[in-house]
Amino acid sequence: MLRVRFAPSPTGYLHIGSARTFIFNWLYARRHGGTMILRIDDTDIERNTDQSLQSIFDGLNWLGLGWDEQYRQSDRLDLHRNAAYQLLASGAAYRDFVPAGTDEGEKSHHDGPWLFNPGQREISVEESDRRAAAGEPFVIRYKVPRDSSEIITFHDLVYGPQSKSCNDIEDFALLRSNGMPTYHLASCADDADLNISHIVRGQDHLSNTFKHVLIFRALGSKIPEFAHLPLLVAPDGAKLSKRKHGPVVSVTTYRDAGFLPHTYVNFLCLLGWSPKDNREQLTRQELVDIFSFEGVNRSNAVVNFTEDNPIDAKALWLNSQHMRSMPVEDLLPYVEPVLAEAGLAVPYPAPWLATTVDLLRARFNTLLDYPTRGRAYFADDFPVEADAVKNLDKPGAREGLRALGAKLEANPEFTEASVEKDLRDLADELGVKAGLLINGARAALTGQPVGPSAFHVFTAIGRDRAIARLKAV
RNA sequence: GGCGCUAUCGUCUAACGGUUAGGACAGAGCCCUCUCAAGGCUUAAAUACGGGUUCGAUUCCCGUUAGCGCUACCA
Repeated sequence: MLRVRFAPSPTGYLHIGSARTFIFNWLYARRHGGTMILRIDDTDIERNTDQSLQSIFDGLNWLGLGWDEQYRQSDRLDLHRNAAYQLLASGAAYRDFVPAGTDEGEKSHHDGPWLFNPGQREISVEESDRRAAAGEPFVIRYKVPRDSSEIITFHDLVYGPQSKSCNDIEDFALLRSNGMPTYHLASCADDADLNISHIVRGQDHLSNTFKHVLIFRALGSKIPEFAHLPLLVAPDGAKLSKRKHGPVVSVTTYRDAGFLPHTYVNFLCLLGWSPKDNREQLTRQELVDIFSFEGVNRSNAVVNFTEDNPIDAKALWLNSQHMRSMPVEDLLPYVEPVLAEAGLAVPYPAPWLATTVDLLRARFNTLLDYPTRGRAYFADDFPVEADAVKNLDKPGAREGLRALGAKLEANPEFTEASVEKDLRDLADELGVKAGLLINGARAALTGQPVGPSAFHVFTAIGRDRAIARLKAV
């Protein structure tokens, strides 16, 4: 049974790279009928916050992909501690009584890695037990083999065969002196206990995997498959960091910018993975059907953003593509709440919203465009842009538009065709170009110099409102 | 410093020894047109560098350089 997990630690908001890791895990699980597990890795009690936990759930819920099982590491501390003591008992680990932060060998970092605190590995079991019983603080470390220069190997589904000498692996900590497990221990103990079959995570864990192989081995557990993902980096090439790059790396930035959740999923998939057939816009089902680690590349991907524009241009384009191509009835549930939040009501009964959204979406890029650029369709109070005023100020424009208002009022028919005929007839009568009235009408009806074909605007605004706006110029 | 990973247009990427190095976004131009978009067409833009291997390297090997990651009782 294929089982994968996404294991965020609640120390900040859900960031874009984490979101992608979640998505790739989810895709892989769905692709192969496996189980998707959400595990909150909250063993760092110093840095965890409830607010962060909430924002992770907010982000995940917004993506709308869901998961099958959920765990929290802090509920499973006994499991982790038992694992640590199992390793201690089997001789795979030992107590290190050197106080935190005073590791000897810190200074020897220049000529090589720090490997262990001298003398600690050799403390006898009896002495170790006695000092622990006496209350002396200690950390439990993995006793990495030192006698032979053993090579640890594993095969990564993305990066291929990996190997590292034990001479380059330090005696990493398993259990802190405060009794809390470290990430390495908790993660492996849980992965083993939860029968995780594939570990899919960021490439920043590639080097750590050797330690994990060591832990799984000492625990007597089956070693899972690994798939490491290239990192998402900032335009300057640096790892995306919450601290350095601010909220632009948060999932909520795209949500709040009016993106469809699926656009974001689609966009993130294209960062570090390719369907290899030049397709870019893909539905969720298409992604599930074709996702594989074969298509994941090995170099970091740059997320394009600047301080004044946190949104990657390609993501914006992708969003406009999705908005235009999805069934309009599927788009409405996303548009409606955005309108409501802006305090805008839908002015006409049922078919109208679908028709109007369909009219507008060809030139809109985000959901936020509906209440802003599309405000005139939903409300009578809307701003009149300077360039729209220019159209209205053209000689004869205002008079012509008022006359058009009267003419439309006198004609009970109000269709695109009838409005066009009335307008063109009037232009002839007045001896002005039809464009003067057409562009003027758009300006009068929407307050904007640009937008959909004017005659479509008339029917979308509706007879009464259109006439009123024309007469008011 | 040590270890690991990576290197194709500005960005995301395709080409798993033989292509005029392809696509997309962003840029420029043209067409369409009641405006603006959309759409169509065109254009500019890349194999980090140096050695090998080979009849032939973007592709395989080595080195250099650069970037990233790990090197915490963070994850």
